Amino acid sequence: MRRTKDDAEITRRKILDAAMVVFNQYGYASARLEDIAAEAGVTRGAIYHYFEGKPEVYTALLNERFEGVNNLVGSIVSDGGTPKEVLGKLLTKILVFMEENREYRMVQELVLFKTAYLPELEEGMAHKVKSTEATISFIDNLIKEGIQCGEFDKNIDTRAAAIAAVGLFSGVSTLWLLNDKMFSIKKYAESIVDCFLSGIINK
Amino acid sequence: MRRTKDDAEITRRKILDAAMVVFNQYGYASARLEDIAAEAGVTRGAIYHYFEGKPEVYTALLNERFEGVNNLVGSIVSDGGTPKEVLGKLLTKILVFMEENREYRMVQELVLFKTAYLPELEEGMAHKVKSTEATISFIDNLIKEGIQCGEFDKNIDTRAAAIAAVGLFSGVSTLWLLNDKMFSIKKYAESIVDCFLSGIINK
Amino acid sequence: MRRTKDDAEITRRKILDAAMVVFNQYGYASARLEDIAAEAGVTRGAIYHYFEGKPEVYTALLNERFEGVNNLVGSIVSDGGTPKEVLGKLLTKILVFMEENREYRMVQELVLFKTAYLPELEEGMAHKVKSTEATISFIDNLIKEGIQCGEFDKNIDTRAAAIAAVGLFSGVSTLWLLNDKMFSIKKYAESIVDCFLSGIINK
Amino acid sequence: MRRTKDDAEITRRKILDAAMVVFNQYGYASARLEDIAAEAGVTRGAIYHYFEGKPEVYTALLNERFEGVNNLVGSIVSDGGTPKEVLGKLLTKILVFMEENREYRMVQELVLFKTAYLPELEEGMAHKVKSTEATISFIDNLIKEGIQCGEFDKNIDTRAAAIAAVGLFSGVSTLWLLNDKMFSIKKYAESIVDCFLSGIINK
DNA sequence: AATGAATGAGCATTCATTCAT
DNA sequence: AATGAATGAATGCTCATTCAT
Repeated sequence: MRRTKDDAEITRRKILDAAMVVFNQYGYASARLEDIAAEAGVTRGAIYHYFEGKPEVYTALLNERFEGVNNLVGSIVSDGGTPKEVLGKLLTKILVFMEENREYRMVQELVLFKTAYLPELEEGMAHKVKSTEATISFIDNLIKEGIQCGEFDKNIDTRAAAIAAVGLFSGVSTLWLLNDKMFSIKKYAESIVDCFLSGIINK
Repeated sequence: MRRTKDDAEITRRKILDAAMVVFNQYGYASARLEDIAAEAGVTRGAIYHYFEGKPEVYTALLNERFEGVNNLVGSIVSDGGTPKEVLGKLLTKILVFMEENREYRMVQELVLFKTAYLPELEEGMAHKVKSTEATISFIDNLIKEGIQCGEFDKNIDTRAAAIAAVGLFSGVSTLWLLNDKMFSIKKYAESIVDCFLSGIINK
Repeated sequence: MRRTKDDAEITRRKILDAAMVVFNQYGYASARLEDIAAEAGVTRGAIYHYFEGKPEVYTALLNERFEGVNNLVGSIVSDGGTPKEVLGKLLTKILVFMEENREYRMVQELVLFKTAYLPELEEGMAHKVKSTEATISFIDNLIKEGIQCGEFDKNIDTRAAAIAAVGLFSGVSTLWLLNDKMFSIKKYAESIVDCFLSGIINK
Repeated sequence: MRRTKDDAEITRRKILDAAMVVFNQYGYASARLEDIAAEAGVTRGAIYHYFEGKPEVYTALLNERFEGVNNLVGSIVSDGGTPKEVLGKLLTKILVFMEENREYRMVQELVLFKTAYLPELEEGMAHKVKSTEATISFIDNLIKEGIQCGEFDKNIDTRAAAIAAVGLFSGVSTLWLLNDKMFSIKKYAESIVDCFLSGIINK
């Protein structure tokens, strides 16, 4: 039995890792704290020592596991480039990231397929709506910049295009997560994104 | 009190209508048969008289409520037209149908946001994967036809384009269902679909 | 397995009888629904079929088991007599009733010793305070009448005397319930009540 | 940080003070050691440093907080006087003490309303029964002395009178603690006690 | 056709308690 | 002296499901 602060951090991490596994196996609603505890090698009590309850375990898990992409997005944006380049890289690289990064793929599956609306998760849902809106706005602006520098066709409806971009991205992600044997994202990502970009470039 | 076959049919329908409401309110997992019964003005026993159990109520509901779109798709396809016309109509009209048809919108929300993976619904998930694959194949073929008749660019990867089409479609649907205040589908559908089509047309 | 309406009433009664036994054995807080169910020969589910939860079982039990005394009080009052007679009978007969009526004694013990303040029982506590106040008022009036008809000393503070009466009554009850071997109520009731009455009669 | 014996004593006291507050707020059964610790500004571990467990905290609290009345009783008895005087003073002064001494009132409420029978407190209950019996005997003797010196009526049943005295006392206390807005003890104590004493004095 | 009585398995949550540091 | 990590036992409550009527 270990009881130092470092061990505490290790235990917390073990619980979160276990939660990822168990939530993905049974879905959030059917996942039992008991199973998470067993998977983590601790008792249910330990979970309650670190988290308020089941919803909080879920929220903490999401917050942690989304850090990866957030960093990826940050670095792509700060890397710079023309609007078209940035938009293309953003869409392509995150799609590829999903296929290469097991952790990220699992959270996505958890969020998309293994979690349904539940009053106790309401808060998280609201957050998702807001962040989606923010993404659309961000891309809308990117396309506007692209029009100004002559990369994109000035006749397109920038908001519609932004919605199409985000929709395409999330739709394709979902399709692939639904059945990764249907196609390889790594292989198709560029073609798919090109298909979209060539629909808005200045011809 | 006499009970005719019609009465029985009415009760069955009342239960299904109630299920739609309750599943959408609480999500499949948290919805209680008790609530469905109350909403339908009957008791739990009646539900068991018409359905095997909760999963069967859900399945029956989906089967019935998807009939509308299936008919729409059928009529669009049988209406004929060039591949590009058919593809365009298909994507646009279903998007619009979703905004206009309350019932269809509710099933979509139920399926996308209010239902998560559950062993008892496994069968339905498998069905979804298969039907998605069928849709991709169908569009893949449509695009191939379009290339042959010179409507689409012969250099595009038809499968990638089909995936993009389905992904775009489902992604935009999801986006709108997530927050119908974010944008009006009726207004954007054509622009969005055009954005996609102009990415694959023969220039 | 019986499923008629009459059986339902029997089951409800069995649950309440069992609750009386189990609450008295472990105290309200420590009593387990499991034990009540076992004692009643049903499952926990059956309890929830009839009652909202543990507090409601308790409340229902009290309401039912206090009917006996309420009837006794009613009949004593309606029997009539001079104020002194009524007051004397009231105090004496209820004290005796407690020793003779096993059910009533058990509720009293339950309320006095086996139940402590709990937020979930708040409602019941408020009711107790009110009914105590009503009793004091009732006796206050009885004494006032007694003064008018010359039975009681006109110099006494009627409210103080009423409080003394109710206090004496409940205090002695409590004492006896605490240890029925300390004294026999049947034997002492009259002496004790006389001791009080001779303190307020008109000498 | 140096920790002297005084510091230790201070911590112990803080825990006991906190226990008084928390036990009165939630009742013994529902009071959490966690809450007591928080109220005392320490952690649960500290409580276990000073006490064996929850029952021992409770017992220690009672022992300490009853000292006040015990001293009062002692001084009244040693002050001397005729039996009637001593008995009258005893009853009156303790009633008044309850209204004036916040600490004493709180223990009484704790014992009477906030603590129910629990196996772990069995010991304390037995002690209460014994001490009640001792009090009755003490008063019984006091009354016997009063009869011998001609203060009390020689025809009364001394044990019944003693029981009435203790019952009256505890009943009135309980009544007041139940709702201190119902009446002021300070104001009524003498009338109430007089009412009792005039029932047994030698007329 | 429909009711409603009763079951029983399932589970999150609470907390007193232990103990290494 | 005091902390805080972790345990583990305990239990109220929910609900899908069964079935006699």
